[in-house]
Amino acid sequence: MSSRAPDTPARRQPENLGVLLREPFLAASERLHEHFAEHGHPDVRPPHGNVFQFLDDGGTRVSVLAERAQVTKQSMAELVAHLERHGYVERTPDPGDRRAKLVRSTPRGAELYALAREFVIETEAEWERRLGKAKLRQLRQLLKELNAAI
Amino acid sequence: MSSRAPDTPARRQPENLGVLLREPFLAASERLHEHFAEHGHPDVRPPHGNVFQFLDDGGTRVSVLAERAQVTKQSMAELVAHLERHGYVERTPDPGDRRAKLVRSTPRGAELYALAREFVIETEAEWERRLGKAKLRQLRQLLKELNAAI
DNA sequence: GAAGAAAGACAGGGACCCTGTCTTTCATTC
DNA sequence: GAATGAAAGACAGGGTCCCTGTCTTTCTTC
Repeated sequence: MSSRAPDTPARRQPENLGVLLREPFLAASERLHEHFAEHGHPDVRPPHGNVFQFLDDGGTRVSVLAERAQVTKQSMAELVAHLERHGYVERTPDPGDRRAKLVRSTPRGAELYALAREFVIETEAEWERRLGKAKLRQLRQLLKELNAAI
Repeated sequence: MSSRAPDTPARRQPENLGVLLREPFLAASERLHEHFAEHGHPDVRPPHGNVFQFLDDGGTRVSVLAERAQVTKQSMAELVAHLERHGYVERTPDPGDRRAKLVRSTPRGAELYALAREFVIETEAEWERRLGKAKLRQLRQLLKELNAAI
């Protein structure tokens, strides 16, 4: 540690918007997956959110999931295969198209989804306790506007 | 596309704070690296920010960089090696400790850093034009408080 | 019926991160 | 001053996530 300069440029500006946006997101994501691991789902990792997030109730094709998640069919197929191996989704033939298979959530997948929902609600409640109700609402509103503006 | 339900749960709640935080960060990061690529630095990728961001003017050991960036020495060593191969940093023996080497930015590295600074300033200015000065200041303030609260 | 498009499977590779191990050098302690 | 443990970095190997390219099967369109 002896080589560390006490006041480098990078340390003097922690108000960089990028860092301010990334930090809470990463912290929350990490905690979510720790929460999963502690509740019997250690094999679900951040990229697998790209599957659950885009799954329709009626089942969804891998190619559609890939398009929604902005990754290639091959990458999405691998994520789906992993989740299938661990019992979170199942693939059934699409009755309307013999080329296709429909990816669908299993009960275990639904359980995970419920766990995630709970965690998100609890995390936002925690932030609200710390920041205050008005400020968190304001923050959410501003973030919505920023997202809309981009 | 025929299998897509028009109104899935995931689509009805784009006000999830995690998504609202992640989206603008990712967009800005992508654009930054496109900007790099367009200006002669196609070999600098997002994780390499973990090197520049923590580099002191006087040079910094790989082990210190690793600790600051929260990755292992091995991972950091690989990032540094890549940047060294492409001329952005150099490693010189630490005069005070023959085990150690000091990672230091080259002129090319400084050029990249300047490019990044410019881009960040321009991006924030763009956001200010779209949101308005008051709202962006408010957003930054709230994000600072959120970060401090975590 | 033939041609092109679309869904998914399979092969292979790159980037980034990890654990484990080794050598060299330093710091501490007897 | 020698021995021991810690620290810096190098090297080997592996896992995850993503990619490009190619192939077969099936559907759609003309």
